[in-house]
Amino acid sequence: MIEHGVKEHRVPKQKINQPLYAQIKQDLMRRVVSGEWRPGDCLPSESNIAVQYKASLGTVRRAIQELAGEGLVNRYAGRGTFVNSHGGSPYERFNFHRLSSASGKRVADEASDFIAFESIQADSTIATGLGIEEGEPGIQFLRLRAFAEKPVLLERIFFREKLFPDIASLIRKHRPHSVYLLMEQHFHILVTQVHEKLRSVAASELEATHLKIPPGSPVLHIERVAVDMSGAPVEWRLMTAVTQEVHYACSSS
Amino acid sequence: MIEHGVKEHRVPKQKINQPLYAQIKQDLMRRVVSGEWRPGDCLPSESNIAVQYKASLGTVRRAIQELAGEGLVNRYAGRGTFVNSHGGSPYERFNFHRLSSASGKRVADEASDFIAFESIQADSTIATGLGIEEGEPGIQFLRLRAFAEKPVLLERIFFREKLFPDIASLIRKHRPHSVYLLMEQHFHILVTQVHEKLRSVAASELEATHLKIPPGSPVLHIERVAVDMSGAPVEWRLMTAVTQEVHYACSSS
DNA sequence: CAGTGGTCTAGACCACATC
DNA sequence: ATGTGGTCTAGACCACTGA
Repeated sequence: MIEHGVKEHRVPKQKINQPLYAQIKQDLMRRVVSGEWRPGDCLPSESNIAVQYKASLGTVRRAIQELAGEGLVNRYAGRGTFVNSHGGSPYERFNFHRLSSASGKRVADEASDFIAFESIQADSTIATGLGIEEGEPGIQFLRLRAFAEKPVLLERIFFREKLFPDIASLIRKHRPHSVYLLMEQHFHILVTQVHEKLRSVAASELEATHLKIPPGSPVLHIERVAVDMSGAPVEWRLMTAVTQEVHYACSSS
Repeated sequence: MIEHGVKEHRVPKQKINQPLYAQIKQDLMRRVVSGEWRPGDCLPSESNIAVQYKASLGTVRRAIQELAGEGLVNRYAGRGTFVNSHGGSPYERFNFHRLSSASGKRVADEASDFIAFESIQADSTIATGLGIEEGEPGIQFLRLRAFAEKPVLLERIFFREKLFPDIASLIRKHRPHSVYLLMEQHFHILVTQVHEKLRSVAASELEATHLKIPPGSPVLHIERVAVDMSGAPVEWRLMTAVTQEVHYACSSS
């Protein structure tokens, strides 16, 4: 049993005329962002939260259900409501990797290797993607992922120095399998959304070398901007994939 | 005011142990598919439906809310609940086209042109995608879409003869801008979901010719399986895109 | 004005997980 | 046995629409 103080929570100054469930949802979000509950933590029970906000169970349920629908929390009957995370078991964590083989094996589950680090300044593409000034200092990593013992994915990842000071040494030290888990644990930044733009282009010399393909071969460019729970863009990366054995999958309704 | 007979509706044979709201949702879907309410029509009010199924308002609300969440219907306070349509206003119709320019203009809004028709049999790729027997007879269309007066998208679309008899003459006659609208209006089949697999490949001779690019240029292959509201795959298509001016956009959370 | 969906409440019973 | 979320009910009041 997890203990929760039952302090009163008033919904703070906010857009008025918002329905109560939306205000509660916003405030719960705020409390997650503030670190009151960390990724992986269990939230208080519905009834507890209902008491905190002096609202009915149904109203609180709706607020939490919407958070669950947006992937911010996971709910389990009999156990509780948990803040989503990039750690955790495969079935209860964020998953933004859409590259997989025909048989369904995901590229992200395979071995990865950081192969280069470099201090650079944001070029116009990166600056536009992140909504920052061109020339802002940052660090760029190259990472290579293999599948079926062949290199299939080269990633060029850019972090703002301002948001992630000294991330280079952290990565050197931990060689993290998941960059977003590292952000979560060391910088209290929870990536909840990614926006990707895909193009088919001819492989550059650099890409061709790392991916062991002829220069000029068609490769898939996936330009990603990762966004944290407050909606701020926090990471830019360009992925270059060889789509012989694997493909990018996307469903919409 | 729209008249609705208040016949009793029992939830038909179905997966048992499903919650009541899910069963009602399924049955409402079935009734939409059956043509009882056509795209653009107004559904009976919540209270009317609650009486039909002998369920409470809240339960019926949830069923309808979920249908609305999936885009099958649109709800308006004070007016009613309406069956969605691919022919509705741009803001309230399904949109599965993820190709757009940097400025946000969508390729699907531009001119399209059917350029070839052919009776063929499903090859292994198509058969696998649609879950049918290899060799099943069907019709294949080629369509070309332009953007900024340059050809950017070639589509090869396969219909099963069995599901869409004589669709060739319909397309010849209407030259529809939206194939899914035609399915809806002439076959009572509503596409609610598409699954896409993306690869970067070298353009074939045929693709190069139509897209006015050198053979072997990198192009984006988008293999799509469209699924109707009952979950059955109803269309297979392969889109070939030149991603110079446009890109494929995908967000996930 | 009557009818619609949108919000909110207060209760009930259940299946499930954990101790 | 206790507490969790999941379902379901039966009401209330509101804002909005359209005739």
